[in-house]
Amino acid sequence: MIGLRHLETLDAIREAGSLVEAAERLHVTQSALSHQLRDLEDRLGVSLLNRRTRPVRFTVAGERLLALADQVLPLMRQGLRDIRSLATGQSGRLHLAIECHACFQWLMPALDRFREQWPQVELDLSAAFAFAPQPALLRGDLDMVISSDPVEHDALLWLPLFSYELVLAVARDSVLAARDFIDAQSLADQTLITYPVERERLDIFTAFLDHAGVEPAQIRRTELTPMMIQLVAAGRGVAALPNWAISEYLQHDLICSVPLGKQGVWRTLHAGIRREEAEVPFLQEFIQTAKQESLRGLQGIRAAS
Amino acid sequence: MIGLRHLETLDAIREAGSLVEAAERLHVTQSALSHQLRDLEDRLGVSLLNRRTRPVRFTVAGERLLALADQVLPLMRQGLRDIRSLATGQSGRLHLAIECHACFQWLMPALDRFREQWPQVELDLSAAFAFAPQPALLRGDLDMVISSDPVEHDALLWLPLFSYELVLAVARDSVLAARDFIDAQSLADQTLITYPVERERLDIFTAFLDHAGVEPAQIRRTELTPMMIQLVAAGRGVAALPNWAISEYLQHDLICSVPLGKQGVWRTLHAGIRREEAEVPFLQEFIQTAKQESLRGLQGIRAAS
DNA sequence: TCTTTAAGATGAGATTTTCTCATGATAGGT
DNA sequence: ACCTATCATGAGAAAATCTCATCTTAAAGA
Repeated sequence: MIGLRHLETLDAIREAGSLVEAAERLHVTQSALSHQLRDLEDRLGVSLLNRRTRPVRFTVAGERLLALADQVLPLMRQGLRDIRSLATGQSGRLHLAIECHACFQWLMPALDRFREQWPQVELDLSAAFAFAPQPALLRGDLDMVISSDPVEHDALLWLPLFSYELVLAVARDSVLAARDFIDAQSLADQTLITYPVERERLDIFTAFLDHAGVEPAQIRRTELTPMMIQLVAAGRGVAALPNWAISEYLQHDLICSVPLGKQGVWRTLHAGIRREEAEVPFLQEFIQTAKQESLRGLQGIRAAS
Repeated sequence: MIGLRHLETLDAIREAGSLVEAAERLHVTQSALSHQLRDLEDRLGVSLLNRRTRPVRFTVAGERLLALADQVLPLMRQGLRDIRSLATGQSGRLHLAIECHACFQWLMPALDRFREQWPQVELDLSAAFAFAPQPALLRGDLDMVISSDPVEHDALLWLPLFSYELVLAVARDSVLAARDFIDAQSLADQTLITYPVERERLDIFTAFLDHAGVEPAQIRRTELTPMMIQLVAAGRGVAALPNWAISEYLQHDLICSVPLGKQGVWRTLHAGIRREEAEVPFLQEFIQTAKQESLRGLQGIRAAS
């Protein structure tokens, strides 16, 4: 019935004072404006402006439409600017989920640095312990998933961040502390301290114990890595943790770490995003930042070992 | 680039939850919406919504456009309503100009009644003593002119309101008071009291004295009809006024009135409007109201005579 | 797991809208 | 009274938008 084109035309006519001049500004012919205006007037059933004066004079109805233009056009322009900003990846949303508890340790500094560099990006972090992150990523609830168990999918892209070794944290005075590596059997009489998530999500089971059909003597759960360390240090149990997650404690000689099995258990953390967003600048940037941050952690480990 | 159609489509999709349902509501095919959406996404360079979920999920960019729709669409709808109201003549503007001083007398009650009946119409009154009202009417500054000197014009419509007699108001004890009528010569030794406007706008000259080539001995000017009456009653001069303008004073025997010339000087008041607005309801209504109001004045005269 | 079903995507062609070109009409300035 | 600049108009071209028919795919049911 009445479109933005009409509002823009009326606005231009007001600024220009005549159809001819307005047509030039809008890069169309005077004829186009004349037709357009006449069609609009016919459909609305009102005269919008008196073309016989110089500059042209708007009727009451014309003034009303100009007021409408003054309200609507700036809103549209701002909306379009925002969309462009989103499209070019200058602003946007990064809803992030992590599947591993320990990741907070290297993630937090990375997030801080990212926030500084991309203040326009709405950042949100959730722990994906209680739900499956892949479907959420696919449907757009999430924009990135940090996981060591990437599930391949056509619409997803999994980018490796870094590899790490899952090691067993043991008390310094434990009999296990002296071993070059630990076999599964050795855990049969130990208390294992884990994060409180399903067993299927714990690498110590899926990548080590289940293979050998071994079950620890007891399982204790806690959410907090520092508390885990305290329990281990006190000889109340052992915990399987990423090497970078405990490097700090190793340096302070609070605990010892021993590889799991002769080859050790190695895992790789991946960042998963939707393939369609592969080119979004701030996503690429974030992954770079995350890699750098994890590198610092690894350097710490080298220094410690 | 981005039109109202798109905003309406997105809004409908949000309400409906799917393209198919939204297409039904908008009375187009699902295909149309699919094409429309894809074109928009291509042009903007962003995905707007994820069609694979039920209901569909909007991306950040999509949400931004929906927010825009929520701002813009209500404004457009209200604007359209206002225009319709203007188009059907339920609201509008009546900028009125009168060319005769005395007209205020019958116009004021008419305006009061009109204001009650058409509160939506913006009413404005100006006295057209210092400018030419016809051009202002043509160019849209005015919407109606009350004049006893209608100038015919293709784009204008002059509707007669009522006829009146221009009479000479004289003191009761004046020698002129006894006359059946007054000839031009009789004014040669009189003081004539007029409104302070150009001589060409005074009927007493153009329609009576100029004919006979007579000039009054003296001319006095005043803006206010009651003051004119007081001066006349005090024998300080005579004044040419419409019969209805002085009926009240005649009834109270403050002054006398005498016809100008044997046939009297008769004039007809007209309401002039733009021909294109001939059908505007509140203009027709106003003219009706004005006629009725003037009729009351004439009844007063009959009662007085 | 295999159907079934409903939704969305796509290409071609029809329809509608909007524009340009060429020309006519008109008002204001000289 | 004649220019000159402005707006109007009709016909046809160009562009945008829609429909129809058909395909692909995801999710629900057997």
